[in-house]
Amino acid sequence: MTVTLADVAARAQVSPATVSRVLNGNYPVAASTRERVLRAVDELDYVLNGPASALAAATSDLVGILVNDIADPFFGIMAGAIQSEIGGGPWTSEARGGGRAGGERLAVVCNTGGSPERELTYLTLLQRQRAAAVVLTGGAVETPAHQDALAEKLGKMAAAGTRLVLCGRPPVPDAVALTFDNRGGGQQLTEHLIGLGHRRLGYITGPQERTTTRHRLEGHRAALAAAGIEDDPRRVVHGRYDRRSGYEATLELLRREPQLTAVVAANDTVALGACAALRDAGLRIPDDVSVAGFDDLPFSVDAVPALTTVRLPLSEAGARAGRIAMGREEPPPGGIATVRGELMVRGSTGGPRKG
Amino acid sequence: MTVTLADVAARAQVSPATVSRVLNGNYPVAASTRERVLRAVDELDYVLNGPASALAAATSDLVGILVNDIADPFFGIMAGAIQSEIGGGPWTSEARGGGRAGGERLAVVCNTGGSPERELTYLTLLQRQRAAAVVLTGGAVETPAHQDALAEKLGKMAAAGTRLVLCGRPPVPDAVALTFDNRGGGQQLTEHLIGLGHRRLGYITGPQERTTTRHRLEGHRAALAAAGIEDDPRRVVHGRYDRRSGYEATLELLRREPQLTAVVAANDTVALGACAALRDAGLRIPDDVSVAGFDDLPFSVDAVPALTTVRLPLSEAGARAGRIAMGREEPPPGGIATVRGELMVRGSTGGPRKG
DNA sequence: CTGTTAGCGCTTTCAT
DNA sequence: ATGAAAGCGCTAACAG
Repeated sequence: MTVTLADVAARAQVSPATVSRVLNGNYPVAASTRERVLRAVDELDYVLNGPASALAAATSDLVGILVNDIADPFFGIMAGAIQSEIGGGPWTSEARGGGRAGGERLAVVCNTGGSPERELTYLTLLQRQRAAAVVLTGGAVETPAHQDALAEKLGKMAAAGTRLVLCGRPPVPDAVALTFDNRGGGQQLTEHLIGLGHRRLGYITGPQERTTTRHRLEGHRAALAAAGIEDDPRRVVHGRYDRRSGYEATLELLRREPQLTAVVAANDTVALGACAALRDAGLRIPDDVSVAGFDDLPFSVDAVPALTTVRLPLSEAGARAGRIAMGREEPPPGGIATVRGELMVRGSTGGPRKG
Repeated sequence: MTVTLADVAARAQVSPATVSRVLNGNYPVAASTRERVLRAVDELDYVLNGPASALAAATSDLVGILVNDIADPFFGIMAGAIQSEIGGGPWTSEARGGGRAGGERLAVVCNTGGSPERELTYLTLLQRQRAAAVVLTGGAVETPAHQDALAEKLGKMAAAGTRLVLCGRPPVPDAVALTFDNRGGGQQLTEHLIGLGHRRLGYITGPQERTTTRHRLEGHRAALAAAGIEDDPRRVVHGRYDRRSGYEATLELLRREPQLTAVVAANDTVALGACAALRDAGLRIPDDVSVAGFDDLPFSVDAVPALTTVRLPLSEAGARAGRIAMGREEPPPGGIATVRGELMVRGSTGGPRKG
């Protein structure tokens, strides 16, 4: 019923081996032969059998991308950039027939929802598929048990030849890491606020036990310490990386200390929720309270007032991770590179109100 | 080097077939035997070979999801909902060993960037992988050549047993379709504006030749016609589905007709750009000009003023598409269901200014 | 309930 | 430059 490589071979009057070589373009084949084969492929409307090919070659065209939340542009932007780099490549031009889908890699985007278990599950699934490479994005969960399990799993995958790249994650053995300087960014942001004269700053964190959350908060605290401002635990509320969390946490912060003059949010989405809460509480931004975010997602510049934040080069970092995963770019020296953010000062921050 | 099913069989002192049956849980196996097998799997740290399994069974665990832009939450939300439904399922509970990744389907999210060619390429790739199902999201491109090519490709995939579901797309043969009522939503929105007293409305479209773009615009025009308002082509500017397009198109609209009292955007992202342009032009929203979007993405409620828009149940529709793709929910009668939007009236629309 | 026997469709030495 | 042949690791009849 379905057309196989053997059918193509028969039609082109060559051996299956030759057809395979034409399709893979990894071996010299006479131009005339190749043409004959390609014609047969077309006429028969042949489509390569991926699983069979992967089985025989012991490697597949799949590249895994792990994200915490696919509905969040933070991850969507990185995933898109990674994906754009895994297609194309050395084999891109001609080569690989079977329905004019030349040498493309297929991105398998896995939505972990931030769950360590799902992260492991997806890695196993990817391992099953003999994925050529896997890019892990976003912060890591710091539970020791999970870290061990993850390290073990990654070690096995690396040993099996899967290329591993971390994008926006702290380094782990066996993988190339492109780390975001969350600590430095968080520090810059708070320094900016302190420079404006703020002394009573509230902070809304992301989910607990994630490196991203911890590092951004550490940066914030470092800035406070450097300015000699007491680090009052009541000024920190723990939340999630969503709008609602920002809204509720802001209300809580205000309840605890109505005199707050600035709110620093774990990311832009949270900051948006914070803005909404402040407005609903009748407070003006930045006249009464300044607000700052993190990431500089596309919508942040359109907030009113536009959000002061730390811009992370998500797209560039994702593209680079993708190229490294495909072996098209050299990994950074030592396998680790730190990607810095850039402070974007906009309308949502200003001097503190008097009183 | 790598552990195979045969190794597990040897260790558990059973035949490979039995191991396969335990792993797939699709055939009765004595409890004691199963346990022995599972133990061997664990001890050997065995990981199923996906490609080999797919080859032998002539079907894989992969489910394709085609999106126009993975960085756009419109698609991210649908993709996330689809994905959440394709894991789990009848086989979910126990079954399928090989590293505790029981019976999961892997979502292959393909980012077409709105390109018809890439759409076809990805379908071929998915066909190669013998994907169990494919969900196509977002509007279709209406070029006749592409439509034919797509129909042909989908026909072949359907014939090969791949389940096809469209989510937010107009119906095509061989596939179950969950269509958004873009025309009705567009009409409601413009009716709302007309009801407020607006007579000079600008419209910013999405990309040309896409069904979503056309339908929303048709709804807009139907509302104008019903109210006896002339459909001045100068009041329609064609753009893309992004913020910048909304910004520029709005400026162009204002240049053409400074007396405009309302701007209807193809979607929320475009509307955000429109708001920015209006503000930069020194116009107040909605006092001077009303603005309306479409989709009701999460950030829309946080716009200032909050955006009037048409809410599309993206998450629900995606989840349903996912279940249908997995055969866990009956397709709608006739294979087609229309999903309606809901008008969300918020602060960005109000009565027109005098003069 | 379990074992035996054939392949699934492709890639890859090894010849020629 | 091309062909022949031997699997890759698993599933699915078919027996028993």
